[in-house]
Order: sequence, then structure tokens, then C-alpha cells
Amino acid sequence: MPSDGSGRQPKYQRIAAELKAAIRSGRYGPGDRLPGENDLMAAHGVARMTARQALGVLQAEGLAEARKGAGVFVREFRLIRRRGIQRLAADVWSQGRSIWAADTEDRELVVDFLSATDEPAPSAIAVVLGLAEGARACVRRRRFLLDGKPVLLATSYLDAALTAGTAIAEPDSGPGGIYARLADLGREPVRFREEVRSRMPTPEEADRLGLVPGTPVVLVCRTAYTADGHAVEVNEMTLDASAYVLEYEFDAQ
Amino acid sequence: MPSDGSGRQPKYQRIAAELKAAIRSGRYGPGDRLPGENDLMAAHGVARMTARQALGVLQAEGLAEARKGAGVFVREFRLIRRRGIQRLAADVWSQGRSIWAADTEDRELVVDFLSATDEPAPSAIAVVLGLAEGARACVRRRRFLLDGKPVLLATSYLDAALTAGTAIAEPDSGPGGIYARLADLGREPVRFREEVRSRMPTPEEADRLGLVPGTPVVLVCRTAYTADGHAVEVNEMTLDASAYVLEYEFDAQ
DNA sequence: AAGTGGTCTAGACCACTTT
DNA sequence: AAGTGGTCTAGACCACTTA
Repeated sequence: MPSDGSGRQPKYQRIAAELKAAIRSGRYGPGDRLPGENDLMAAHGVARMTARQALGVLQAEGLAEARKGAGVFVREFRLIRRRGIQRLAADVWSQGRSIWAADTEDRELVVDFLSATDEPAPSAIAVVLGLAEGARACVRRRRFLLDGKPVLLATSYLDAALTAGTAIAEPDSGPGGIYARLADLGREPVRFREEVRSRMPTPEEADRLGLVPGTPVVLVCRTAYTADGHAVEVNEMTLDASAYVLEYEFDAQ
Repeated sequence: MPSDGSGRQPKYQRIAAELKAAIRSGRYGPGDRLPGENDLMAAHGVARMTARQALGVLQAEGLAEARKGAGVFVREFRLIRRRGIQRLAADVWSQGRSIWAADTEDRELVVDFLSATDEPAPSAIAVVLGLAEGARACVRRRRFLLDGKPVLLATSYLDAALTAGTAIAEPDSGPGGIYARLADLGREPVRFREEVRSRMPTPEEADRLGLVPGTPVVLVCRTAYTADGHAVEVNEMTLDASAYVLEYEFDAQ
């Protein structure tokens, strides 16, 4: 064995590295079909499982996507930009250029309302909302679809004692949404906290979002506070990480 | 085949589901060793590859971690809370309870300075900083270690024409860090934008962060703006997603 | 020394998609 | 009908960890 440098590397990693290099070089572009298991077996003289392992590396990295019966394809990404503050008025900094391109325009992001129910509040939620253990919550579930594909699941929790009999407990919360209704009740949210995490999805999340294997989810938990510092709403969101860029702005100090 | 419900599911998924249920039930806690390949082969009468596949499911989900020669273990998570605004003074909302527990206390988060060099600015960075194509940038690389394990890689870019001859171009940027030095130059950052994404790591990122397979990275790109709206610094950060919760606060409207 | 996970072979059958 | 990826078997050798 000569001083090969790349000598001591598993075959499947060598094959995977070769495919990745071919993608980087532009040999295969987004949406293109990659060499399949049979191609790799023939080209590299390996067993089926080894070729599978190589293709599995690209899929686990989120670079490629297997379509049963069709082949393995280079993935394409189109990012949605989600701003913490939905401020349309342009200020001086909004002019600044962004790192990651995101074409929010010319694409349809539709909201799919799922349900508004009255349920016992999960204990973690009850703590944040300042409710007694076992208190009931108004739970509103929504789903966001981009070009028909689900990209965000949202579950919103409010104190059921507060929302009972209001439009917040109804499927259609009326003009301005639930924040306008909370304002009607003298509980207008004036400040938000968002906590952001990321991890691999549970099988159920992957199913509900139609996630390609190798795609993480981003978890955003937004808490809305009234002027007197009380939390009035907790909104747990699960995002397709391959579809979103989150954006936050804040002042120094 | 009776109306079994779970009848038509691959064996490896059935085995994986059984292991996951056992973890949820508390049968196996964080750090515990799971049944190995040999155990699963014997218990379920399957081939080695099938047992491996089942354990691979848990690893891909980030629930378990294989240690070569030792076994497969339930992962344990300890989250660091990272605030967009590092405001120590408690305001009324800081009292609010958080969803995810994070023990920043009693753990050592140390900064490991890597380098400060003068390099051609990557074109995406040059655009954001308003530099000419091919202009040079001051590039500062750092690494954050939690209990000795790297959890964050940061690369900071500034206009080299601005920083030349200042402490910013030196390894030690002096008291108050580079923001204090920028203030000395009349370029104090007063506002920040952070863009946040998540994806699976490249092999190089996984290696540099020592990531367990099944762990995504969070990418945070922070741009610092002066009062006149010019970008003075771009900081690209790569975070171990299993180690961090990001937190942002902002006012309505 | 024994046990563990990591890699690899050479077969096989299936469900699925495409032509 | 042909080709594709998904699942599965029954072996094998290796490097590594633990005791």
C-alpha cells in the first residue's frame, strides 16, 4: 500500500466523496438523477449494500433524495424568509443585504386551519402561561403550505378561561386574528420571546411535514406577553429546516 | 394476515419502535446502554444488518449514540441558552418562564481563539459588507468549548482596510473586544441582524464539532450595523444543534 | 480475551415508477 | 416489461473498548 493519502478510507465513503465532488463541480445539478445502486456496483465493483451505503451518506447529509422506483436525485432548496418582526415599513437596516437568498415572492404560502379545541394544558405550557396544573387551554392548530407542501406546523395555547365565548375559541378568529381579539379583551400582546432549537424529526413529524430523510426540523416556541408582563399565548411551531431562514433584528445593549 | 394494525411494517422499524418505546417509558435512561446488535439478533431472530438498521434509526433521530467497541447508548442533552441580546439587567419579561430547560450555570463555556488573518473576502460576505469584489477582509476565527467539547465555530469578517493596524487585526483585540475597538474608530455597532438556518453538517463540520451522527448544525449569520446603516461586521457561526437554544425578544409592531 | 460496532460480500424478493 | 430503491439473509474480517 503506497502513501496514497486517501488509502485508508471505507469504500462507501470514497464513493460518496466522489459523488459529492461531482455535485459541487456542477456535473450534477439540483433535480438531476445520480448514478443508482446498479451503476455504482458496476462502476466500483462493490456489493449492493456498499453502493447503498454510499448513496445513504448523501441522503443523510440532505444533499440527495431517493425516490422509490425512480432513482436518487440531487435535492433543490428554496428558502422562505421568516422575520421575527413582521414590519413592512422599511427602515434603514432593512436595506442591508442578506446572506442567504430566499424567494418569498412568486410563491404561494397558504395557511391551513386545522382545529380549535379545548384541552388540558400540557404541564410545560401551563407553567409558562401561569395556569394551575391541569387547567384547560384553548388549543389552535394550523399548518402552512408552500406550493401545496406543508412546511410549518403551529400549535397555539391560550388560557381557556380567558378565551371561552370569544372568537379565539372559534375556527375563524375574525379580522386581525387572535391578537386583535386579545386586544379587545384588554390583553394585547406587546412583546414576544422566541426560543429556537433544531433536531432531527420524530417519524410523526417527518410524516406530517413530508420531510425528505436527512432534513432536520427547527422548533420555534413563541411566547406573547402583555404590557403588565403576563404571558397570554404560547405558540409552538415545527418548521421544515430545508424551507426556512429565520431573521431577527435587535439593538445593541 | 389478520387485521393486525402494525402488521405491514418492516422488521427494523418494528424493532426501532420497540426500543424507542422502552426509552420513552424510562426503561432506558440517558447514558444507558441499549441492547446491542447481537442482543437484537437473538431476541428477534433477525440478521445482523437488520439489527443494525434498527439501531441506525435511533441514531439518525439523535436518540442514541454508537460508541465503537462499547455499545449503543441513549443520548443525554444539556442545552446552552444563547440570547440575541446579552442583557444582564432583568426586565419585566425576563422573569417569564422558558419552555426548554438549560443549565448555563455550573458549566464552563470557554472561548478558544484560533486565528486572525487577512484574506480575500468571500463574495457573499463582500456584498453584505459593501466591499468591492476581491477586496481583502480581516478574518477572525474562534471556537467555543463546553466542558472541553467544541459546540460553536465562529468566523468573523471585517473590512481589512478599516482594521489594518488596529487591535482588531491582532489575536488579542483588547478590553471590550472588537466592538469596543470599532467604537474607537467611530464605527460602533448599534444594531444587529441574525439570520438562522439549520441543516445536517458536512463531514468537515461534524469532525470539527465532534458531532454525534444524527445531530444537525444551526447556522447563525450575524451582521452588525453602525448608526448610519453600514454593515461593519459579518459573523458566521456554526452551532452544535444538540447543545443550544437560541432566544430572541422583540416588541410588537 | 471477549464482546462490540463498522465494513463488506453475494445473493434474494418485493413494491414501486417509468417507458 | 424493465429498472429502481427498500428490505432481508447468512455469512465474514476488522478495529476498538472493556475488563
